[in-house]
Amino acid sequence: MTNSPQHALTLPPNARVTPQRRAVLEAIGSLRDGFTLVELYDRARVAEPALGLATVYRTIELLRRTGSIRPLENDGRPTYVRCHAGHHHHLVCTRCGAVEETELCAAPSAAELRRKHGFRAEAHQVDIFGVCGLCA
Amino acid sequence: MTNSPQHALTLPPNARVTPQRRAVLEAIGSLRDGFTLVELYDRARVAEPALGLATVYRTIELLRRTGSIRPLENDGRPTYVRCHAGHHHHLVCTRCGAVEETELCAAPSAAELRRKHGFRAEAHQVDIFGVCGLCA
DNA sequence: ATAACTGCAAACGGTTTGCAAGTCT
DNA sequence: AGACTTGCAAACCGTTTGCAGTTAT
Repeated sequence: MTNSPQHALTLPPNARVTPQRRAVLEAIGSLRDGFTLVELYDRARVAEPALGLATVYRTIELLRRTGSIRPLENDGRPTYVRCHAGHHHHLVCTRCGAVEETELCAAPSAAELRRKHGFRAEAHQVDIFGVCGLCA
Repeated sequence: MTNSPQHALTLPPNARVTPQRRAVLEAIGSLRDGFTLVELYDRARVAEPALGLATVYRTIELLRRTGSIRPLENDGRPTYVRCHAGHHHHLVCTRCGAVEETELCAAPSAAELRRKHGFRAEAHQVDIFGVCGLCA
């Protein structure tokens, strides 16, 4: 869906590298940018059949902490998205569920929000829904 | 938190007006812009003590259909937000949970997304997190 | 009159947790 | 050795659903 370089899938500094975690990381590498937990679980079990669901949840949480992935709500289905380095937003296809990243960003400026609303913006999240090139 | 006029809390055309639904609508009117389902439930039960949780869920769903409210994920806590008419986005205070609306919007243009990504944008959602005027 | 609505309680689905056994460093 | 990790199963939590009784129109 995109071929810009991936943000490395990194575990936190002191996390151990186990076969199970390796299987999860490799499974993420082989999935499209947006995936559900069950998709991930099924794929990782190809390499690691005894893998437990709880382990996938625990690994996902580690990856979320390092910023490697981000949870996203796509039409009520909890979904995870690989995050490239740097500021970006997501283009979510409402037909096939594919997620693409875009560096285009034009969120309201912090200064303007401060002036008009007295609001100190710290982060924003822009998710754009529509139909991707392949589905159109 | 904001004093621009509220989008009327309207039920769908053929929905009946019952004491329970009236209690829920009034409770929403008395809550801040962003509220959790339990907050709403507790408030509505002041007027309607026998109110069931399921009824609140069902009423919320009706309001969501008319665009009167919108679900929002604030820090893992499922939250609902009153929606004014017209295009707007939400300023979510990460300290007190208050939600304010802003008409400021500068999401990437559909044309640009089409050109650069072959993506046909249909909708977008911009949520801005930070600290509101009162908390700052 | 009748279709819509309600409360209840059970069912549900996704996520988290406690624990004993096993493993990475 | 010792802290970390795992799989399992149970617990948990928010949400949905089936149903029999009630109510708005």
